[in-house]
Formats: sequence, C-alpha cells, structure tokens
Amino acid sequence: MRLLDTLSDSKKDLPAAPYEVKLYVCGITPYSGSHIGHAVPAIVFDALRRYLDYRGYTVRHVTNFTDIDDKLIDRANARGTTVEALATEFSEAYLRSLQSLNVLPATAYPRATEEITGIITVIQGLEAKGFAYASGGDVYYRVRRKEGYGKLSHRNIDDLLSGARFDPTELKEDPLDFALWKGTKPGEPAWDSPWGPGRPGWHIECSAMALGHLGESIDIHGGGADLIFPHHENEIAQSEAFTGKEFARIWMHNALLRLGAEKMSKSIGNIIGLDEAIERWGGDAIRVFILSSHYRSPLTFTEEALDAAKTGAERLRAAAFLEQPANARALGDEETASLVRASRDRFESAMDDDLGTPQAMAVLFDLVRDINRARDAGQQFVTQQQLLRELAGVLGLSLEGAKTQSAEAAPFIDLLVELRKKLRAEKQWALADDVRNGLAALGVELKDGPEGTTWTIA
RNA sequence: GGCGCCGUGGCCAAGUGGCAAGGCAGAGGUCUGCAAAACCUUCACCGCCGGUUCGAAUCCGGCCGGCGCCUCCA
Repeated sequence: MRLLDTLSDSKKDLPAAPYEVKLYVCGITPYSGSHIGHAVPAIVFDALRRYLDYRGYTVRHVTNFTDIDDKLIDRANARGTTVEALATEFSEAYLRSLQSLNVLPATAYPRATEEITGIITVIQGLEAKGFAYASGGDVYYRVRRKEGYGKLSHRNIDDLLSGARFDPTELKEDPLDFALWKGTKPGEPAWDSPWGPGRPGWHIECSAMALGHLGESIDIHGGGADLIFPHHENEIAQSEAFTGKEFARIWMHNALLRLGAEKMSKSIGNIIGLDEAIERWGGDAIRVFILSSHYRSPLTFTEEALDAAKTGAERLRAAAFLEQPANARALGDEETASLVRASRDRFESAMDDDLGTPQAMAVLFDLVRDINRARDAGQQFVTQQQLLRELAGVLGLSLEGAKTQSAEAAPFIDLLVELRKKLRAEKQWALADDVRNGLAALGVELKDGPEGTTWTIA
C-alpha cells in the first residue's frame, strides 16, 4: 500500500506485511464539544487502520489529547472549573462520539499533562544541543539553528516573516522561534521544571508522546491539513533536532470539511455538533458521506448530502442482510469465485493507492446491485453478501440499522400484520391500508414481498 | 504579499493521455390490489480561451471564479 506523503509530495510505499505500522494521529484539544469536522480524521484514519489490519499489518496507533493550553485555561476560568475537569469532560465526550461512529479505539490515548517528564527530557536535550534556550521563565526553540525548517509546509523561512502577523516578544531571539515551555502566570496550572514552574508549549507534547509511545521514527504521522503549519512543521524541527533521525516516514493530512464556502471551524462558529449529526443521520451515513470523497479533497457539508448518504447506507445494509430464498439456484463455484475475486481486486487496488475510498465505496454499491439482481434472477447470493459485509467492515461500516424482531412491540406488530394479511386476503384494501398507514405513523414500515410481509422500525 | 489547492450531469463525488466510477434526486418501464423495496432503460463531452499530441476532463500557458495555510483550529 502506498500513501501520499505531504513532505515529499510523492506516494510512498509501506514496508511489506507482516509489519507493525507505527501510526501517530494528532488528537484534539478538549476545551469544547466536537463538531462534525472532527469526524473526518477519525473516520479516515480508522479506515486506514482497518485496511492495514485487513492487509495483514499490525497497527500501533497513538492519538493524544492536548489537555493543557490557553483555550482550556480561559474556558475553565470562565466556567469556574479546573482545566483538568474541563479536559476530562470533553475528552470523554469525544471518545463516546468515536464509539458511536464505530471508530476503533487507539492503542493509547496519552494526555499531555501525564507526559510532563518526557516533555522536560526532550526540552533538556534540545537545550543541551543548542536548539533551545531559556529566556525569562520560558524556553524557546531556535528555529534557524538547523537547516530545513519549512520543509513540510514548503515554505521558505524568510517568507514566513513577510506575511508577518508575528508579534516579536523580546524574550525571543528571533520572531520565528516558538515556545517549548511557558513560565507560569498567576491562576494557571503549573509543573516544576529546571526552568521553574510552568507548562509545556503547544507543539512539544506531540513530539514527546510520539517519541515515548512509538519511538524515534514512526511510519505515519497524520492529522488535519490545518496542522501542517505550524504544528507539524515545529514537531519535525524539534523531534529531528532531538533524535537526529527522520521523525516520520509519511505525513498524511486530510482536507478540511467545509460548511458552505468556508471550512468548518470553532473560531468561525459555523459548526454542526458531532453528536447532533450522529443522532440525526447515524454513524454509517456520516461514514458513507466522508468515505465517498477522497480524504485529500475538501468535502462540503450539506444536509442533502448527509440525507443522500443515509439512504445509501440503508441500501448497503438492506442488501447485506437480504434473506436468501430457499429455492434459489446455486451458481457454479468457478463463476462465484471469479466474481468475488474481481470485486476484491478492485477494492484492494483502490485502497492500496493512497486510500481510494470513493472507488472502494463504488465496489460496495456494485456488489449491492449484484446481490439484488441475483435475488431477482432466483440465484444464490450468499457469497457476494459475505464479501459485501466483509469489505464494508474493512471501511468501518457497522451496517446496523432498522431493528426487526428485537423490539418489545414485536408481538403486537406481528398481530397487526396477521390481521392485515386476512384483510388483504378478503380484498379489504382500505382497511388493510389503514393498518399499514397507522403503523407507518408510529414508525413501523411494512413491505409486502413474495415471501410475505416484513417490517422494520425506523 | 508568500506558499498551495480546487472548478466534472439537478445535487454530492471518482477519474490525471485513448469510448466520463459510484451515491442521491428526476423521467419512463417491470413487479405489486395499492405502496415500499428491488430490477431495467434513460439523463454530462468535464469553468473559459489558446497550445502540445494521432488522441486531453487528464499535459503546458493565459483568463475567470472559489477555497486553504501563513494566527487558535481535525
């Protein structure tokens, strides 16, 4: 499998399986509720993970929580609570949302505040090598000390100054230098350090956690495209200055979800809550929506698009669990085998080439058509169904949907269905339709088929 | 100002040199008492203008339009 690496702007191959892929995905700063834009990296990297599993890799996946920063401090003060309580609240809410989205848990979810020792070690190492300097109570990274700053975001270090909304602090030697450690101010949480009490800067925690949990060189480092600069640029700089080794082999960035013309962003305020979206459309619809587009192209959120994705998800589910009539004719083994092989090949070559989920989704929908056609032709389709379920699972689709027999109301619904069957037998169409319409109003949908009537609860 | 991306049918969205995936919606049809579902048929020459090529949505140049990063952000 190969993936597009932002740094080299070329597709890079992963080592052949079996192999343990070390994956670090930048997580969130849990200072407020998540919006649907957060579902994009969650689902994209989940699909990557599941596909790597499917391909015989093992994946060690680390995603952090940056649970100490300015926004958290401000917000906690405003709400009269502690940074810790606030961070815990929103971290846990986020993890619950991921579960609803059928996202596999990461191998580890380290928190910045639990990694202070490691962070201090890295800063000390940088200081010892001359890449960092203490100033006031702060410690800064010396950006110009090492060649290559700007290589990830493809910027020239001198161009960075010209656009210049930098506010040159006198504590910095150079306006481009960034804080590794911030000396404490009144009312802020602080940890002891060789430079006095303070807290880590924004970028250092990811370097320290990647180093601590995955080692000096990792295979894939991912996150949203908005993190390329300055976050990931700074991570590379400090990590490689510290270890002297290549930090990440592949940098993988998802494009940002847009709402209307602009990206969805808490600071702009044009957000749709993640849980609200899950409640309204369901996890599979959101996943179909996101994976129907390539992860590197910007996707625009609209209610219509989500509605369409929901209908599509339902189509997948219906075909995956369509019941095989007892009298269906079996296809020849060879015929079935070649059909399955062709679909699987198409799926794999799409996914192998930089996670081509849109084409992979198309394979799924083509299988749906195959299954429905086979049903109409009186042929067996269990093999295609198994494949559909397997490949849908690789993309992380749960295929859960309308409940059938489990509902408490089932015996009563069955009774009404039986009653309606008698009415239909006597051609009492108006009364039969009353039953169907009445149930529909209660959210129970009836479908009359050759094998009898089936029902689902919406 | 610097760096970069995008513009494909009514909507969403693949495709980066050789007859334009897939989803949703629409139209017609099959099935059905009706409906739903399903199936069949149908629906685009790819922002505009030039160029390269036997051949371009796909490569090059220009123009128009939109967006991202450069500041917290998935």
